[in-house]
Amino acid sequence: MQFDEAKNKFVQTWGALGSQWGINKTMAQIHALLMVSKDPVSMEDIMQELQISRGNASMNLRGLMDWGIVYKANKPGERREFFIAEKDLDELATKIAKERSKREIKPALKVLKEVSAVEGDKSEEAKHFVEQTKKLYEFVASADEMIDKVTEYKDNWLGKLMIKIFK
Amino acid sequence: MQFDEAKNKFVQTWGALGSQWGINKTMAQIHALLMVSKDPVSMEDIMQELQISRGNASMNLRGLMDWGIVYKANKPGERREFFIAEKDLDELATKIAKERSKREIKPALKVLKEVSAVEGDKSEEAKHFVEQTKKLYEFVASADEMIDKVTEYKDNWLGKLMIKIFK
DNA sequence: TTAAACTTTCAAAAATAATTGAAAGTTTTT
DNA sequence: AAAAACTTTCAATTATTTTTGAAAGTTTAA
Repeated sequence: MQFDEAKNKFVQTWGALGSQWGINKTMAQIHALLMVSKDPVSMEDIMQELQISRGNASMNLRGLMDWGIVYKANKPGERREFFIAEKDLDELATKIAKERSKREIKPALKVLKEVSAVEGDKSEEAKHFVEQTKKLYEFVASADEMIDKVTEYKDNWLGKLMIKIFK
Repeated sequence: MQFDEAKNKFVQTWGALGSQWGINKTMAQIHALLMVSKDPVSMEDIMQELQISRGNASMNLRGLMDWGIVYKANKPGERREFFIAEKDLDELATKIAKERSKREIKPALKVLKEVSAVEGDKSEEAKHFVEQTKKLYEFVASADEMIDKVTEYKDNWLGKLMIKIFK
């Protein structure tokens, strides 16, 4: 396979994957592009390579920066802004995990706690509801906590260790 | 909070969460509803509670069954079909992890392997591309493997152990 | 075997999400 | 301080996804 073809395939695949994970296609494609680019990339280049509008590029770059996985990079002597992706994969995983926890898991936990506190109703239905939502709360909370701990260890020794243990 | 209100809030929240995770809202809502229902639920009831059409209910139930997290249940003496959700959370997590691995991670790994094998081009750009995609392959493969191992242990002793260790 | 009870399918419609592009906003240069 | 170089915003448009509902399909009961 040729370089250009491979690069394109990678960007496309990463984009398609993104949309299955609640990240929009263009955002994932931009991220993919930056991940495999050696040097900082300008907005112009991104528009060009992905054939998207200026507005689209701008908004999705902003989104990626909000996730903390893409940064602005200034090239000396250049007026325009360039962009680079977080390329350290452990760091990338940590950021994504932290951000998803903050945006999605924590709010969900709040709701689970609320609804599992339903009072008064002593029907079987209500009892079962409380039981299930409590279990769910415990489960999600401990999963969240585990992810937190694991991602703290940036050098990934834990992952390597576990794979050894369970092989 | 009253039972009905709580139940509704739970279903809504779970639905909204689902759509951030690439699962559609209705599918997640049906799942939520079944999760907290003591007894098997008929399609009629689902349509009624979620105010959705028959076709919609049918298709999304099928989707949930494809994921292996909802089953048909026949009530004796009843003609129609009823549905129940997998309620064991470790089992649920295992199924979801396995299915996502199969549907998303494995195909992505295949592409990563392909594109990282780009040949011939000895430009700096191409070298960097190969390096990054190889790293990505390793990372994703080991994450996938780890998830596999962890989900094998259904009793969750591992999670509990880790939380103890890292507290 | 026919009717009744129920489920699935799928083309069309509706709802939602992403994208564009030009105007407004910024920052830098002259 | 005006122009130039660039970025952001957002209303309108376009694309995608979801939903509907009625027809076709299936299974059970009479």
